[in-house]
Amino acid sequence: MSEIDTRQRILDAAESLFMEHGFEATTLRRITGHAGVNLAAVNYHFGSKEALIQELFRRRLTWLNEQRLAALDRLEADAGGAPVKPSRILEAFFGVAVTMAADRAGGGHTFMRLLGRTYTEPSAFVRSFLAEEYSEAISRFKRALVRALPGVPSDEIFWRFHFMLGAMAYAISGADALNIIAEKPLDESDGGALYARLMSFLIGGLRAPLPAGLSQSVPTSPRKQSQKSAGKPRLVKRA
Amino acid sequence: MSEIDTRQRILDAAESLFMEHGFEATTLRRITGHAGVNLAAVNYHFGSKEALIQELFRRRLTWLNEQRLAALDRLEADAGGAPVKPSRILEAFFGVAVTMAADRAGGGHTFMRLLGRTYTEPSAFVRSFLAEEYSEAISRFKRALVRALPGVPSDEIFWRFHFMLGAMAYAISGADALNIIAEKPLDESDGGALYARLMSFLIGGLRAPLPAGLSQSVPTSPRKQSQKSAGKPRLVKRA
DNA sequence: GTATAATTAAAACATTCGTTTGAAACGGTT
DNA sequence: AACCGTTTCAAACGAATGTTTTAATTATAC
Repeated sequence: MSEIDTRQRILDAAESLFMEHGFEATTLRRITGHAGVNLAAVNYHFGSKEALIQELFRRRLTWLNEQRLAALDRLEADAGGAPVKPSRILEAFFGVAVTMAADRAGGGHTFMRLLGRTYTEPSAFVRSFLAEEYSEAISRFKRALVRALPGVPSDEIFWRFHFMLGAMAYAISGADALNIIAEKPLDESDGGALYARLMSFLIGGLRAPLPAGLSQSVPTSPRKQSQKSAGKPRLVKRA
Repeated sequence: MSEIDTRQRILDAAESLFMEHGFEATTLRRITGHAGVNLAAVNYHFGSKEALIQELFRRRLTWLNEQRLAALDRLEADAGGAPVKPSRILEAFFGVAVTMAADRAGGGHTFMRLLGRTYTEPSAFVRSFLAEEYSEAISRFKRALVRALPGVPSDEIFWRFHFMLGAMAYAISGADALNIIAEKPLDESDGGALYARLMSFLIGGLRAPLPAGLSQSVPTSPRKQSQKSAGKPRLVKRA
């Protein structure tokens, strides 16, 4: 087995196992077992589990954000100095992601679900890695949106961009979590339909009227939980 | 130290540590150390780490969804048979959540961030637990939305509800993940402002025009990553 | 005050993890 | 064929984890 094959098989196996069970719960033994390679191969080819994770994201994320920036470049070139339509900007950013998420055979689907979940990943090194990988694309798209929406405060645009990212991430990665909740599972087989649905939702949200009184307060004040373990001490069975 | 105190201190410590480092990376030793109790206390009072996690969610989630349902009950009673305004329904569902998230002193803020991240938690037992805890509230709010939006296909409503949940979860829990990305950190100190911003975004998305052609396809086809490790095998330093 | 149950405490348990080791197998070059 | 760097392999390492055990301590009831 050639070196590149081994690397690839490890990455592919890790991708789907991380997606299924998370980073910590996925052991190197399961990864290498699933990939059909020796346990030591991970440390040999990547150096550590952490480095494996980074390489796993790098190999897809770099491409993804390059596509996004290229699409934005094309839009701005076509517009010739004039601001680009907001819906076009969103299509460039989210369309590429949904496209990748629709690619089930090549693993893009798995990766995008993993990525969506990783946005809220607590571990520091993943977060800082994502931050670096995303910084250029995010800032350029923000700038484009600010230009495209004169009159809208840029803070508001940032927040809405934040909301949109969340909606997309959940649409892709949280699908089965919420399918359990839903009595009738949502059909996510048609990537095109998801794209159309998400896009009109996002554009609706982006173009929503600005909140009237920004200092308007939240309905009522919250209470701490009501400890219910009434009297009876919760006994744990012993052997 | 009374039993109830020990339980409470464990739960509180676990909540903030789980939020900070995730479930797997948070050890019982850190939890009990942070709570100032003995290591064995967790297994004595809760039975297992898994059961601790479930109790942690139960104590807040039950109250949260009761509040949501009570708010919906009031709305429907006030409407007297007529459909409730969609924006009102959203306020009932998301307002309670944002309210809880604004409660920093009582731990509601920490919990809501943890909850948001947990929607995409891979581990099976957490998912099935959440599903059960949410099922009533979700189905009742869905029904209310379907009534409130005649003419809109219920599938579309379900999807948008899904999107909205994602936007809210990220607004609350993914905040610092995206703050790293953002060059200027978003100010989330004002819970009321967040609420107003989120609400107008959500209502805008919910009321957006329906996607024109639902079978419309995604822009271009995706490519697998471009393996960049040109020739040079990546050597790992050995001792 | 004494008996009885509930809780805390310290120590050890078995397992599992990521990583390292040193030798064997492989591939290409001369 | 003999060499040499690369890759694979089985085995082991030390550390850390959730859990259990047994004894000491505290609270509660009679």
